Amino acid sequence: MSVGSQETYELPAVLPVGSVQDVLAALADPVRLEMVRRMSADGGPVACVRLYDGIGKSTASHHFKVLREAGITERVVIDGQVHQQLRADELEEALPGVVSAVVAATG
Amino acid sequence: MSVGSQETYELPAVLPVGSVQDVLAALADPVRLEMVRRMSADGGPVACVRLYDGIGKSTASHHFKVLREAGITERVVIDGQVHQQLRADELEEALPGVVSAVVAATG
DNA sequence: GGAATAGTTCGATGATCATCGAACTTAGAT
DNA sequence: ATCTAAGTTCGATGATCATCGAACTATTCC
Repeated sequence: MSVGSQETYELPAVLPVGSVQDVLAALADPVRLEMVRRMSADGGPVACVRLYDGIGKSTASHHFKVLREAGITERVVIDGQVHQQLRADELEEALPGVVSAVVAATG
Repeated sequence: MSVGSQETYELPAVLPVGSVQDVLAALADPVRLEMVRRMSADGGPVACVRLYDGIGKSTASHHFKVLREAGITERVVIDGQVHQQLRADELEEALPGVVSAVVAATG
């Protein structure tokens, strides 16, 4: 096992939460907003494949990257499987209420 | 005076506040976010020309339209001059906390 | 009425971006 | 070692969208 015997670990390069502008731009896409909703509902790391429907893997991977670069999510590896996790605490600290209000919105 | 002798009135077709998705898409553009920030800071109707810098009138008018169609703003005519006003109350009711958190964000 | 100012609409242009498929990588299973 | 499954990266394509200038509308001022 090339990463040692840990079963769960973050991948490096967790980026700082971006500007409101960056975060809004990331959430403006319906596919990404749905991903964030699912991560928020789960609360913990979610396997990639459970975060989208109806698009290809490469497209999904692109959206993960956008979310990560905005500092909204991070990658966590669990038993060799990549998961995505919402950085809820960091987001609340950097942009209080923004993501939580968006996720809570019904309309 | 073709509209009668009122000095202040809303233009017709005030649209309902759109979905979170619509609102996020509208706020994702830096020019529009700045417009919303200025309207929020003012609190009341703001003359069009005070809401932007560095872009042409036609571009600004396009952005006003996008904001209006998302239900974020409405047009108010004061003494024959068009103003834009943030629909803060309606936004809070439809999407509690979303716009206020975005505007309050410093980063 | 005519001139000037303020906003909107329209068409065209250029840039940005979501999407796909294919190739590559990594990890686990046989 | 081979096979398979999961993610990522890359290039290309198509659509969406911000921007501009010009033409049009409406309103105020002279």
